[in-house]
Amino acid sequence: MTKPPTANAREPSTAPPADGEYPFRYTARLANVIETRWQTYWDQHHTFVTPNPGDPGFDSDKPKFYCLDMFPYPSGVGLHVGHPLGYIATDILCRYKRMRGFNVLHPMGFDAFGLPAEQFAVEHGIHPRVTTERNIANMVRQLKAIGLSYDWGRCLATTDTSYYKWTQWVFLQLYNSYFDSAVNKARPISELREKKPDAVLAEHRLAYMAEVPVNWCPALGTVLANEEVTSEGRSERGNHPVYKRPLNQWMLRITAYAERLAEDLELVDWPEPIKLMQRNWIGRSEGAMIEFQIAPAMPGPPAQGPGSMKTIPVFTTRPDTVFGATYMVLAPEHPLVDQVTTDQQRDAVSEYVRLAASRSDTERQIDSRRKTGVPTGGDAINPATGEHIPIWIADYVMMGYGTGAIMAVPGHDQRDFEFAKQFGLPIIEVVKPHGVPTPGDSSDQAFTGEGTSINSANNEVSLNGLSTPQAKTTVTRWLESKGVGNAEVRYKLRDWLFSRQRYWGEPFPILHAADGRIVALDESELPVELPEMNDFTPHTSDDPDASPRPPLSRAPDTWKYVKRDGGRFERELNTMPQWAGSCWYYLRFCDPHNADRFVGAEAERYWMGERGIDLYVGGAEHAVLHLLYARFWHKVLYDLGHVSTPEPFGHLFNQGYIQAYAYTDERGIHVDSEKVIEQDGGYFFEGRAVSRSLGKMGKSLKNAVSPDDICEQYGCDTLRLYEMYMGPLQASKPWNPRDIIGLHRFLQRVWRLAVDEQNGNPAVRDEADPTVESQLHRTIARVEQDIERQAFNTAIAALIEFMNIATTAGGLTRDQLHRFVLILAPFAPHIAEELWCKLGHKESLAYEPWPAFDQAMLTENFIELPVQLGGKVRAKLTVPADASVKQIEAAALADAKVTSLLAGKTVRKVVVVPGKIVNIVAD
RNA sequence: GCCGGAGUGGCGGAAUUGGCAGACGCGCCGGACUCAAAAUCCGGUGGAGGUGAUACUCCGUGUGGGUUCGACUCCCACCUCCGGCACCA
Repeated sequence: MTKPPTANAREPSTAPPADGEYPFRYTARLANVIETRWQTYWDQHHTFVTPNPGDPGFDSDKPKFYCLDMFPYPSGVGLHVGHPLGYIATDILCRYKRMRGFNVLHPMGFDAFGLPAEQFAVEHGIHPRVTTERNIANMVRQLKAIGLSYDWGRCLATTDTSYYKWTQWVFLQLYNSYFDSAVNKARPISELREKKPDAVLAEHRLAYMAEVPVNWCPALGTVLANEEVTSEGRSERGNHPVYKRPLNQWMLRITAYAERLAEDLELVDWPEPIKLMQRNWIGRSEGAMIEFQIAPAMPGPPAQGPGSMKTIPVFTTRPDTVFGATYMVLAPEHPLVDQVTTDQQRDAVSEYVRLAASRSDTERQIDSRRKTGVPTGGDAINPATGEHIPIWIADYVMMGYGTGAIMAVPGHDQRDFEFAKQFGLPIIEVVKPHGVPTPGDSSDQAFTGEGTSINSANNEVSLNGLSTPQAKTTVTRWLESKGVGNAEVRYKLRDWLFSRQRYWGEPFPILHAADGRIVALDESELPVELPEMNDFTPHTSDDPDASPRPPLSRAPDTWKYVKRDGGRFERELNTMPQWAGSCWYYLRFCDPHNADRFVGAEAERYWMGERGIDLYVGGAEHAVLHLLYARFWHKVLYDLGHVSTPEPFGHLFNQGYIQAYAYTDERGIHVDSEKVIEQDGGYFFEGRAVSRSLGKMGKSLKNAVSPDDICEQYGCDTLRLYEMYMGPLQASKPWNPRDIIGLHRFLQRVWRLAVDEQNGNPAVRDEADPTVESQLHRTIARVEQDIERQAFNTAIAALIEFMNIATTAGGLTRDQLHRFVLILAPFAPHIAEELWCKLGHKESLAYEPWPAFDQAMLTENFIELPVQLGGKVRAKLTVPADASVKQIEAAALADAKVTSLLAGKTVRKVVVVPGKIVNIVAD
């Protein structure tokens, strides 16, 4: 990528800004001068360049702190004030950690492949690389203007050839590995090679090509991952219709890792709701596989030979209800449908299959409650009861989960129940709820809970009287002994569809031979660079059956075809999805310029430490997509010995959104918020009334606010403070420009307290005020505590409170100002550096030790205790801080106000909580 | 439908373990400075009653119950908003 531009440093003017009688007042103008000065200083002095182990200046005695922001997509419109919310928070933490003596790794980069740049290229004929680089340069400028202390020397973009070379390398690792279920980890495919023929290898590789039903979006001209399709069956990007159709595509075998991805969530410190979302997505369920024999079509001898005994395996989480299975259902796409269908039913069945195939997922969703289906005419044999049960096909059974077939237990499954009611199929009760004997006659509900088995016995096994868990194990053991079933764990998670029909993505390091063989490139042949092209148009269409033609099919032949060993090979024409680059960028940050390895081993070991990244901050929208994919890649790399931790993100923190008012006109179309005016309690856009709502800030709601404007109006220190002061980092909160002024005033007061507004010289007093001194200790303690628990809003409140006290007391001594400037610095680094400089320091304060506080200064000699009578505060008591419970009780009962209120009453109980409260119960 | 998260003044929010609800900021009201305004500084500000101003009283953390000497905080039921999943066998 482009190197970050050298600071846009207009030379700060040496003359003070003229502002009437206060030439040195902290105004937006002065703030901007100070900010530019220090941003330039940090750049020129490489203040935040972080040495790696082995580099000069690296101190191995310091503990490490790897703090990462989810990197942004370099959009053409640049940042809005919602983006830097998390960045400012991590910046505060990093600045604080540096002062606490940590080696801080705090990098930033860009997730720069993806659709918008490509679409822009299609519309304007500008190469995506050009717009991407331009957008990155602009966003780097914006980020620097907020004073974020990134090590810009480590900046990378996923579109850099030197980066995606290694993305391709990771892909080769996946391609050249298989999952060894015996040891539950990935191993090199070469270890399997001795035992298996080539064709079989493909079935084991972690990256493989397969003809699978995929989500095909003709309007985007590409396929999409399950995760990129909404529940309405439309594309998450652009909201276009998506169709299921079989296509030969690249897949990653993430399902092999389902168990570890779920279990290892135990190892990480993440918000519980996010862990839960991942667990739900992986969707582990315990149950059993049960084989149902297909009953012979003709009466007579059951089997014509050993091979004709066909069975249909089903997966169930309730094997204990097998005695209640009164029919079976196959998904319409099930391969055995043909075989079980009788001649009488053949027409009806093929008609239904045709209908089901033509219905898009969208349609299937809309009337998801109404059950449809047809009998195949065939029967299966319930292995528990030995009875013949009819086999139906219905679209409420999905081919993609389990085996695509179910045993239907209408007595204890709501869907089966509804289906049975509709088609008059028998319903047998085999589980009784605990306690009351079947409350009423549950005529519209199946009992799906746990209870006691009934009506469940044959000659060999009886579940009657057993509780559901006992019944499950008993019946599973019996099925196993008969060889018709076994306990099994299934996951909802599907393999990851990994190819896209786009130009602006990583090319696969893969060749196709004329005979269909797949050949992976050697590591030494990387990178496979994107070919130069002028036309990036994907082949889009309204026709769901149109075949995909990726843009790379129009690449020059010199790129497309490769000669090798006398044969002609065609390059893979699909590209990788946008998720690929973000799956491992945090590793590259550890060692971004390494030309020989994806990351140097020593750098990886040091920065990723024992639990991986120490703090990873980003939005909750990546809960299942990015975070799951990245964990999967990381585990593969871990298994192959390339990284040293089982999990990449030891500690995750989700910041909330910044919301903003959005306005819609009478047609419901969003109008530009900036042009809306408030009048007489209503809101108007170009004279027309519009209605107001609150929504996530962004382009789509036309309510974005640029940080550039706020920096210009108040300075970026004010912006930083405001964003942190709005509320807790994890909460979503509305952007309210009216409130910003408060933080600007605070900085103005800080400045005025420390600097003579007439001549710009430091203004300090000689004698320390004892109240101010103890308050300063208290403030240091509070700020420290609040930063550690990421409560930046209350940390700033503590700073403001101190400032108010110091102002009232008439100022600070030089020594007090020193300490105050240091604790202010993480939040408002520019003004802090300027004041530090004015106090006579020649160097940046970035690595100054954090000021200490004296615990003794925090405790008062006397404290005021509230006295409650019957739970209401009626009096205040001043007692020595170390007073005993007895002394406090005596003092409370002796209090004049208390005795007068207690007159005529009997004291029943006195609760004394030292340091907190006294509560007297009397009647 | 299921699973999460959240509901506190006019607004954003605070209350770290069950212990003085409303810190801090905005806004608003009053005052100082000013010819005047802006900026700045000082004071007030949950609601209702009450007083000459004090004092004082009652109500108050979405709703209704409960546990407790004491509940914004814990438990049960419900309402609203936000996010996720959705025929997953």
